[in-house]
Amino acid sequence: MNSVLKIEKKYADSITNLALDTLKNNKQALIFVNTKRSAEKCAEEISKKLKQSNKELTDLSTQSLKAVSKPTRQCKRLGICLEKGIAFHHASLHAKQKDLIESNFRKGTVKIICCTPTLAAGLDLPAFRAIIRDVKRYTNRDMVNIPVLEYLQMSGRAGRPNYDTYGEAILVSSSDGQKDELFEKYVHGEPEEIYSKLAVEPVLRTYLLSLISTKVINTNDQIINFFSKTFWAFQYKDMNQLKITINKMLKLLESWEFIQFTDNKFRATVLGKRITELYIDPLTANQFVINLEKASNQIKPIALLQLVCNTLEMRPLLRVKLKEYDDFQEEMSRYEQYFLTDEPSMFDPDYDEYFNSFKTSLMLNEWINEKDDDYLMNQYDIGPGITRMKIETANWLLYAAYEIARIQQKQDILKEIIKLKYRLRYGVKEELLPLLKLKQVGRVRARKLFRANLKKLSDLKKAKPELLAQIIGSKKLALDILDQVGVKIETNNNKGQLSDFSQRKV
DNA sequence: GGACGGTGAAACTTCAGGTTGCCTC
DNA sequence: GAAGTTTCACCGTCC
Repeated sequence: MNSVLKIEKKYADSITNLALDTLKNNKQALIFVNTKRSAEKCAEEISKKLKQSNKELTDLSTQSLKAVSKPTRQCKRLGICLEKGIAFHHASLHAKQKDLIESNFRKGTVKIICCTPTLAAGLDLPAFRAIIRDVKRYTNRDMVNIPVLEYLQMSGRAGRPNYDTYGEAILVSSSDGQKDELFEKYVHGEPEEIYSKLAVEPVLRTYLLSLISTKVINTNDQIINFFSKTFWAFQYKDMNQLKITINKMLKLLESWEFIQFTDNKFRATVLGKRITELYIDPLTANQFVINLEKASNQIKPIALLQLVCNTLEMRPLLRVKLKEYDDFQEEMSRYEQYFLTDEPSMFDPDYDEYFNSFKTSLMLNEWINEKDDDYLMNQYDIGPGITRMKIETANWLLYAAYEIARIQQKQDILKEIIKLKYRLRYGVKEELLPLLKLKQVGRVRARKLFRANLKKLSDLKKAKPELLAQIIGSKKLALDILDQVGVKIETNNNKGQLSDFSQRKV
């Protein structure tokens, strides 16, 4: 189309004007920005300009606040935006909130989503307009233009097959000069070549070990032959360089005792085989092997957490911010006596990441001491979505650590790892673990029961149904819990008062 | 005269993302 | 590189 789109310039901010224009035409838009903060701000600005709200939106807003037990400032901000049918969307949101926003955008309740690239790929969430505000993004100390591929991903969200005959992808420039540049680079530009990632050492060592332990390739010739047929080799053509890298990785795997070379064949050791099954980076596995060797049954949760946080799999780690530096330094000096890993020197380039791994493990440590999302956001500047992601990864790594410790016959720490895994999954102190066997009981309800002196399942068996219902805040749930511990209750009628409970011995 | 509050400019700080992977007190 | 946040100087008002 060659026609020029006329947009009313009611406000100074062109994004807001575009959003309002979209709404005026009764259409929907996705607005892509380059930071989480911008996404929130952008949504907020647009929603401020809108007055109308309806019950559907108010309900939606309330629902979004219920995603976590104590709403964070991020949740509240989202709630305010949703009241106007506007949302922001990025990785820090709780999965429930993301689902809510996505499904309500599909339904048409939510009209505008300001988002980071989360919504660019993978998800099928088309809109009439895809508005791309930022084409620059910060990547390790530099602002760089995003790849054309990514621009295409974002603009590809425009146009809903079943609703519109066409869509509009709008790339916003900040000046006339930039306009031509953007047009050349993105609109007329060719997407980048795709490059093989196999040459990256963590990837290469993972696949080498995997191929050897599944016996796909075992001899030197087979190995070279296999890799010479990969896209990597096709792309770089330099088989000599390839051989050097492969040999380096083989030596490494051998020195870590994940593979052995006998009778002209590479074979995976028991440990190596399990590491492949666990799908962790052999480097991580080796760190676990070395450090778990030092562990005793006196090991502290923070030590295990720090061990798993100090891996490539956990990246990106929480960053220690400038302001926090001294505080975390002090905090770390309190805990480092328990650590299994060796602390690099302060002048070592690895020190920052080590420090970050400590911050991350401290966050997880707070989680297992029942700190809520609101607290974690204020203290660590981390949203529910990221928290859950880190918990899940840490949990997987802890399982890997468990398996390695098992093979190492470190019986004394196995129990500690299992306990920690459980605590991590539910975000509870050790004392609540017995109660978590119950379905429908998580960290919040378990804590309520514990406070009421119902600390074990046997305590629950003796609990008065009325009291239990009061503690848990639901009669139905109280009955369900009693049923789970083997106490059958009959009610006189379903709508009855709590006093309608009658207990029957079983 | 001093406490307080509002304002705005300058200084400072920070910055996207589930590729997956396990199923266990 | 730029948006967002914090800091700080400045000014007016009130008691």
